[in-house]
Amino acid sequence: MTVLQGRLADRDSWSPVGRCPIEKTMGLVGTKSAMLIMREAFYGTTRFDDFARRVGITKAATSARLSELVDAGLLAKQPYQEPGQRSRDEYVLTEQGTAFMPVVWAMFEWGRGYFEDTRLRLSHQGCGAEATVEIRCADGHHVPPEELAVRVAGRRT
Amino acid sequence: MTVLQGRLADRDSWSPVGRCPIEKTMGLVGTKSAMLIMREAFYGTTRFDDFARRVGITKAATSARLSELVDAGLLAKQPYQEPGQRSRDEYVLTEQGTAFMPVVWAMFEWGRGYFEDTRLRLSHQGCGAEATVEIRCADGHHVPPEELAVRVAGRRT
DNA sequence: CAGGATCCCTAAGGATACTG
DNA sequence: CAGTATCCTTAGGGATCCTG
Repeated sequence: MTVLQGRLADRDSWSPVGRCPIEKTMGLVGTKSAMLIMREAFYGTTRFDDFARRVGITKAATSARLSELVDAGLLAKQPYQEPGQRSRDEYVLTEQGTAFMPVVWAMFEWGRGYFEDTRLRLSHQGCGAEATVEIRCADGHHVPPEELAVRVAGRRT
Repeated sequence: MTVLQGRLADRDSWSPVGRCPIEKTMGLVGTKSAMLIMREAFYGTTRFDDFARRVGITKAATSARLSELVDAGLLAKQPYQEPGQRSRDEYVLTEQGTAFMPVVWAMFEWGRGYFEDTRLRLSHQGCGAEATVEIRCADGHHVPPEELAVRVAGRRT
């Protein structure tokens, strides 16, 4: 138990800093379909119908989710044109969207272990070694859960 | 774009390996309240009413979510007894639950940047340095998004 | 303190049909 | 291909009241 954990545990809500970033993040992209669309976008999917089919949701849901993700700035809508066709839009990851991927891969990794799915692995392309999601500090140490603290600006905690 | 990303992009659904771990994970703990309860459990909250109050949900929702998390094995229900009181239950993180924390902190980190919340920081207690969630390979390299690949067992990809 | 019961509202999302 | 529109079901979750 870290010092801060002890302090944070003594409170009525997450009041010290207003609403917690986790809560806000879940409010923005906290649905299964949004998470899977982000996965697809990372895999290189850009077309509306491909998202719908590969994620396994209806077009209505696809439309709603893509719009939300574009509005939130995780995806960008870009026009493209195939010869002889009218102009259409495709959806690509933005910088904010790419920054979101650790969330997706953390879920992937946990689910892989939890559901004992041994067929899948994250790997570092090129070097070929297995990759995992982990918490590290600026000094380069791996940070196990019991050594992780949350600091509120200014305070010592 | 990695090799696997290219290959995975050419498919109808996530068929090569059945349902994806991300999807299964979201099915299990993909609600805002479940995520916040996990945060609270990490902070050291163990009592029913504390969860309800600090997460900001009703007791009915608290009851439902805690039961699901216990059934899923992320939390364990343990009896405790205060002098002069009847026996009650408290909820503590299991190993599976602790393993889930990278998901929670990845959301925390992304939300912190996205919502520009500068008051909060993850830190490595003791060494005091800032901590972040990142993807690294077994050879010790930091793995940027463009170098990350997903491998399906046996296949080269 | 730790819930369960009941009622109600909203969002996610499936099914189906229709458009440019 | 890229959507929009309509209808319907289910789950999350608030409010309120009650119990051991």
